[in-house]
Amino acid sequence: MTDVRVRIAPSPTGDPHVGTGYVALFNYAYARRHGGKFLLRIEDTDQQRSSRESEEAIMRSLRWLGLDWDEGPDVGGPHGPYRQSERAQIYREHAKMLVDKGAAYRCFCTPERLAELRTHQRENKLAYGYDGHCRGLEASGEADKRAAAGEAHVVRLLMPDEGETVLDDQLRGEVRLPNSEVDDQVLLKSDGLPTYHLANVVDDHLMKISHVIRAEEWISSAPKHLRLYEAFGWQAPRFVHLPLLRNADKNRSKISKRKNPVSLEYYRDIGILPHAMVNFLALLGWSFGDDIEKFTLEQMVERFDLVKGSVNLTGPVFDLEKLAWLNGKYLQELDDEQLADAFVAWRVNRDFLVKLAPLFRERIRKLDELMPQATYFFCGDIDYTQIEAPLLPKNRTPKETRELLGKLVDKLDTLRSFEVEPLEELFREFCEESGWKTRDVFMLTRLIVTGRKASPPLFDTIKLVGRDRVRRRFRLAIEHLKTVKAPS
RNA sequence: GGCCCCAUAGUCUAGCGGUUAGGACGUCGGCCUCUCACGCCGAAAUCCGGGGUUCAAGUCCCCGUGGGGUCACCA
Repeated sequence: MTDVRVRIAPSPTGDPHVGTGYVALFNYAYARRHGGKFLLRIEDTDQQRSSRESEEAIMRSLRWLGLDWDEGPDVGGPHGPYRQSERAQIYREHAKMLVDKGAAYRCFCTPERLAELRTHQRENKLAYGYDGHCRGLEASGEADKRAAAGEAHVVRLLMPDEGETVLDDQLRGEVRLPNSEVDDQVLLKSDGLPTYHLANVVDDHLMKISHVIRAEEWISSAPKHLRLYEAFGWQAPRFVHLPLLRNADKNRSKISKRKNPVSLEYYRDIGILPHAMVNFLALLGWSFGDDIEKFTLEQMVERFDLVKGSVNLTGPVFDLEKLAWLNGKYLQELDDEQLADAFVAWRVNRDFLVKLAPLFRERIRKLDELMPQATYFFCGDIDYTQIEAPLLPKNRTPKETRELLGKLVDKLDTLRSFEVEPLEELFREFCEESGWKTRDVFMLTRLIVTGRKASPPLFDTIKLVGRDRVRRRFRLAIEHLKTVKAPS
């Protein structure tokens, strides 16, 4: 067998996702089990959404989990750079190679035309996808002319219209996908940067990746990737598609922040220990055997493998209750000193108290008043059946309040920086848009975030409680409102 | 909707043709105990449906059904 080299390739476009941790864990375990290498590659080709903060947060979270990589943007390695934005030239050259070979072509269609195409296809219930409008432009020489004239264009993969592509998944066996379902994917965007499809194939090849272990959602685009390997004349790596983590809702949809906390930072913030998190993630789809559920990463590595039947393919529900139970097991085996250290590392520390100090200086007369007042900065979920006032402004129905809150959380999610000023601006703008009184929205928010009618300044409070817990509390409050009857 | 993936209790799973279908979370009951928690004991609860193959099917095959994913100049 060739040397095992696997990678986790997160896109730094948001919070460090539990799904990233999950896939990283299985990649890591596979690499370690087979004495191979585990790499981290940052897929930051979406200039609009990628950020350096997100990249750093992802690295921090993966390290927190103990999933160290052998090669990556920060540690270097023989196949760098490991950040795709720094490899733009490589992709451009490879895109050109494909065009020269006739495996790809330049496309000058405007976004407007593509939008029209889509509407037309939807309205007439036609198959979706690009219609190949620019396919003939290379042969006629028109593509050269228009490109030379500076006309904006992308590079598309020329996908066969007929036949099928066979994906030999290491866990699932042969998956046959009709080529007619796959359209001419954009490989190089008009900004000159590649899409995932091109970048991932080029990098996996150049970085000598032996096994692409990724989530199930990629199965349907695998033919594009396989076609690319073929067009380049490269040997494709083995593919392993892991199941998708699910929400605990009725439908079991793929895990999403609207329904379930997804940020690894959230779990760290509510005091989940990294070993417990890793252990729990491993339990989703994989089992240690011998009816043993609690094990270390090292023990997992000894037994882990990716062959048919070794991983369950049903999308597992991310069960917070079981996570909490497991975490409790880990906490129990700490001695007094270690447990004290855990408290300190978590939140009972000087750094956090320094942040608390300005909020409570004027609100306490004796030091002993701090803790009773500041409970909501330390706790996770709030029980809305036990709070000081109902979550219902005067003359508002539970239904309209729920809808309002739903819009508020969505808007909150668009906020890049969770700082006091932007928060206040966002809330005031929101009140303006919705027509609700600021006092109602602010009090509602205060009750949701703190469970109290009185708190330090709202936006300072929101900031310090943090995005993930705030979102979670809003979601719980919305759920709670479903059980509230309108006062008659 | 097309294509693809998946299917053991509410949840996570064991099972790899013959088992009283095992374990864990959660739930319920009991024990322990100053309370709570831990711990211990116990209970209820599962093979999606229908056809095959076979002496024998949760296990293999097919068809349904259900759920999910995907159909972007996002990954």
